[in-house]
Formats: sequence, structure tokens, C-alpha cells
Amino acid sequence: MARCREFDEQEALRRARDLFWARGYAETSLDDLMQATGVCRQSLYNTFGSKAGLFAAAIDDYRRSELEQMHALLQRDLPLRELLDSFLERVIGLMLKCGPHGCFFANTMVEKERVGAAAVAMVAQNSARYEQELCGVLERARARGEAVTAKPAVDAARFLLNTMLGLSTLARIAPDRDAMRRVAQVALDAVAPP
Amino acid sequence: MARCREFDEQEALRRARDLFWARGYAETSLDDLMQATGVCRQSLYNTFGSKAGLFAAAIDDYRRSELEQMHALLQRDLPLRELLDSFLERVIGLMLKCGPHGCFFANTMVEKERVGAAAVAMVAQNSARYEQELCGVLERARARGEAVTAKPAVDAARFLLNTMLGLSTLARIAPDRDAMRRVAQVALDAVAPP
DNA sequence: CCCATTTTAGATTGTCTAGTCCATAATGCC
DNA sequence: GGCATTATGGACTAGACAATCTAAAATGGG
Repeated sequence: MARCREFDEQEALRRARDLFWARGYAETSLDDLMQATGVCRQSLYNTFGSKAGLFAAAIDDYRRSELEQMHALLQRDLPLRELLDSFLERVIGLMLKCGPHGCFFANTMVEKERVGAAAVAMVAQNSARYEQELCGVLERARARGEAVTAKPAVDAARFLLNTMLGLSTLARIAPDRDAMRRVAQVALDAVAPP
Repeated sequence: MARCREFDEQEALRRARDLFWARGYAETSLDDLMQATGVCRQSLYNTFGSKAGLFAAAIDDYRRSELEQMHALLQRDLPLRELLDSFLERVIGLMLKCGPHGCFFANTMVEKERVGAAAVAMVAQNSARYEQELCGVLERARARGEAVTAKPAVDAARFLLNTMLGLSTLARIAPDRDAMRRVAQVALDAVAPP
């Protein structure tokens, strides 16, 4: 009935996401996005509505492709220290991915005035979810009788989230995997003493 | 010999600094800066050279007016826990100042591709200085026989820096002073057990 | 093969930006 | 009081930007 699409929407979204991640919202122009995705301007508008709409879709894709895996990591039945250790290792890998871009979400919060309400809401919602899941992990470990900090689980969970956010900025100042690992170890010992 | 300045350079710089802090580099236009400072375009160029030059001056002013006080806080002769506690309290206050802007330096690192080399260098240098001073504080406390984490002082210092950076982003996601305080307490207990 | 429909490509629009230019106003030494 | 010098205010330039518009190209049911 009509002309066929010449591009793969998922592939284009993935490329747009990586560009937004690397450069941020304001510094990524539609010309950049067209070049990176190979999709013409009007098709981007037909598919995603606006630049902010494309960004929101990119944030959503990031959440699904990267963060869901981390959420899954937290659901595994492992001793607390092992679980958090592998989780933080994965976080560090993510922060360093594709160069010292830091966390897409953390960067977005610094740019929150520009990126549109939809994207900001997704980020805030996801942070809250991390906090809840980390809280659950700590409570389950405590119930199993593992060594866990005496602090309220919710405080310790927010502390871990805070450590993740810090690592994102640290990755921009000094993208040094070993240094970040040692930071994570101090945080790990604080919530799950060896 | 020549016409007198109608504006106070320090006052104008302070206003420009607060605007850059609140909105970031890219999102602050010269028109905004002219309005906030009350200084005409050409005078800003005469005095600071360029937008990037003005930003670098603003970063420098921030360092002098806000951060020097925090550096001074670390030089006081107090028990480690008291020292770090008051320091972190001050950090939180700074992160929340003038609304949830977070730390000017941390925000600048997220925008580092735009703000110019001079500003980035100042931020990186200052982070390293924090790390060194925190390291010194921990080593002195250890030498005095106070309770200090068994971790290498340099790792613990970087961990504290990381906590500060995290609090900056946390202030943007959820500017809640009490929540931030509890995060800081967990970090404090990790490096200086009660 | 035709035609309604969608995609594509590129020109265009209107807005905003940093930075420059220029004419005017103020200043104080001579 | 002239005059060199600096400050000021506003017009201007050149370019980047998101978004819209236009028209050609492709598609497949009838």
C-alpha cells in the first residue's frame, strides 16, 4: 500500500542512544543523529515525533538493554558480598563503556532542564527502583543471617545508589578501572562487612 | 584618563557564577549573563575575553569563595569523626545551595566537552587536591591512634570524594537533606568507625 | 498499469547564538 | 577645555539549530 521503510527502527534507536549517551542531549544535533543512524530527518520525526521524543526513546532503550540486566543481577541467589561485588563490577564496566561518558542516567539528571519531562521522569523512577531492589537485597541477606550493616536497609541502599552515582562522575574525572574498583570495595565493606 | 567602569567586577562575576552554576555553561547565553550582571556585552568581553573565559573566572571564583572554606575545614585539629561529619554536612549544604543544582564542579565535568580546557583543568586539579587533603586527614588520625578504616588511606580518601560526587547527583534527583545526611553517615562510619 | 499512501531527500524557515563593530558617553591628564 | 583613552549600548554578522514544507520515489492492492 505504501513505500517500505529503509531503516531498522531498533538499530537506528540503538545508534541514537549511543550518540546521546556519548555527547548529551544539547550537544547532539539532528544532523549528527541523521548521520549516525543513516535515517533522514523527516523519518526521524515521523517515527519519534521530536528530538525530545527520540531522546526519551533512547533513555527507554538504555533502561531496557543495560539496566534490566543489572536488575536481573540483583535477583540472583548469592551471598550478599558476592552479589554486590559482581553488581558493582558491572556498574563500573557500564560507567566506562564507550569511553568515559559516565552513566547515561546520571548525565541526564545534570541536563534535566533540557531533555524534557518524559526522560527525567524515567530516570527518577529508575533510581527509585534501584533503591528499592538494593533495599530488598539487604533485607533478604539480613533475614538469612548474613553479615549486614546495622544501618537501616533503606539508608544503606541509598548509600549504594549514591556510590554508583559518584562512580559515574569519577569515571569522567579519572576513568581508572582499578581506582573505581577500590572505591567500590570500601563501599562494599561498609554495607556487607567481610 | 578614561571613562570609569560602571560595574563592580567581583559582583558581576559572582552573579555570573551563580547563573552558570544554576543552568550550566551551554544553557546560559550572553543575554542571560548581561541581564543577570547588568553589564553590557562589550564590557564582558573586555573584562573576561570570551564566554569560556568568563566561565573559567566563575569556576575560579567558586573555588575561592566556596571550596577554600571547605579546604580550611579539613585543616582543623578535631577528632576524625567530628571533622569529617562537619565537613560532609558542609558539602551537603553546598550541594543544596540555591536549589538542587548539585556541585558546580561535578556538573562541569559532565559538560566538560563544552566549557573549555581551562575550566576542566581547574576542576580536575581541585579533585586531586581534595583527595590529597582527605588522605592527609586520615593518615594524621591514624597516627594519633584514632579508629580509622584498615583500607589504604588513599582508597578511603577517594571513596569519600566519590561519596561527595554522588551526593551532587543525588541532590538533583532528590534534594532531600535528611536522606543525604543518612547517606553521609554510612560513608562516615565506613572510614571512621564509631 | 494506476493510484492512494508512505518514505525519503533536501530546501527552507524562523529562532537563537557567540562574537564583532561602531558611534556615543564619560574620564582625567595636559 | 581639548584630547587620548576607555566604557557603554545597540546594531550587526555569520552560523547553528530544530522543525516544517515540498516534491520525488517507492510500494502494493485493485
